[in-house]
Amino acid sequence: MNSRIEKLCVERGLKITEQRRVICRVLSESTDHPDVEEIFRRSVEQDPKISIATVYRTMRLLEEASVIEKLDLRDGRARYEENRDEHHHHLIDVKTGAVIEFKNDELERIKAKIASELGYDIIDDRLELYGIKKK
Amino acid sequence: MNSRIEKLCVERGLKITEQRRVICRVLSESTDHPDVEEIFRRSVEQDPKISIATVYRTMRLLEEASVIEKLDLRDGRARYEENRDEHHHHLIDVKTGAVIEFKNDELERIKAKIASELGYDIIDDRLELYGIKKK
DNA sequence: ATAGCTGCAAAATGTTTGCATTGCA
DNA sequence: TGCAATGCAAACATTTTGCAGCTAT
Repeated sequence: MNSRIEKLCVERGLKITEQRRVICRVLSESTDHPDVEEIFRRSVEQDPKISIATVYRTMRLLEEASVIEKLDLRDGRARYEENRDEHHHHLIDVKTGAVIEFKNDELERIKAKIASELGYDIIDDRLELYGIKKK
Repeated sequence: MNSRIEKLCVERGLKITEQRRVICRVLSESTDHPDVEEIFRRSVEQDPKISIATVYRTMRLLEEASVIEKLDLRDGRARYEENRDEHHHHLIDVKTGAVIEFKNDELERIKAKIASELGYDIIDDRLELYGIKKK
């Protein structure tokens, strides 16, 4: 009954309310990268008394607890995904808006090398590729 | 008298007004990554009758003409820099907010390879590293 | 019991736009 | 001269917040 993300919240000592339970379930069941409006819509389907302010507050809470990640896909609003273990990036099909996830060890290595040469340790990073399908 | 960016505008057939001349000069003289509010502030110093709506409109115009680039440094507002020839990325010092630019040929090669393997041609891409100084 | 969460509505933030006027080419 | 650019203020979209009441622990 408890969603994957709800379990993470419990592990991290976050108080579980009915609203948070629903939002966690919505996020656990999402395989796309929904924005707050969409998360709110999906949550209301399960519990009509949730307000969008609570969704905003919960997203911040979950992000601070590293349970989810905030994305910027250059469409003017924040999008979210579950914070999985393997670090990955996004390729956005600019014609269709489709988002393709990828990861690449060589890329990870070169990023670390670049930062190191500049005298830094990386604590976070984002890469987005915007592309069109090859003919 | 004509700034570097103003010359680019003329080359690309954009109409030059007094306001655009000032904004182009401000951008040409900037070595940081100012947001609209800051560009507006610097412009007003040179010409107190510029409005912020004109700054917003001019930034869009210049971006569409590929004269400048819009950045997202995750602080909630758009930042801008001159669109120089060499593609580069940014390392943000999360302690100080300092922005360090870098470029790396191997990185470019890997990005192209990744996109190609996914069946895409890259038309744009962004990479930001967030780091803290090594001890 | 009570510290903290929620809903609501208002406010804040960043950006865009309608319209009357002004100004480049 | 005429079409496009400007200034102003209002509108917009997204996100945050103050407050009174509610709820999990």
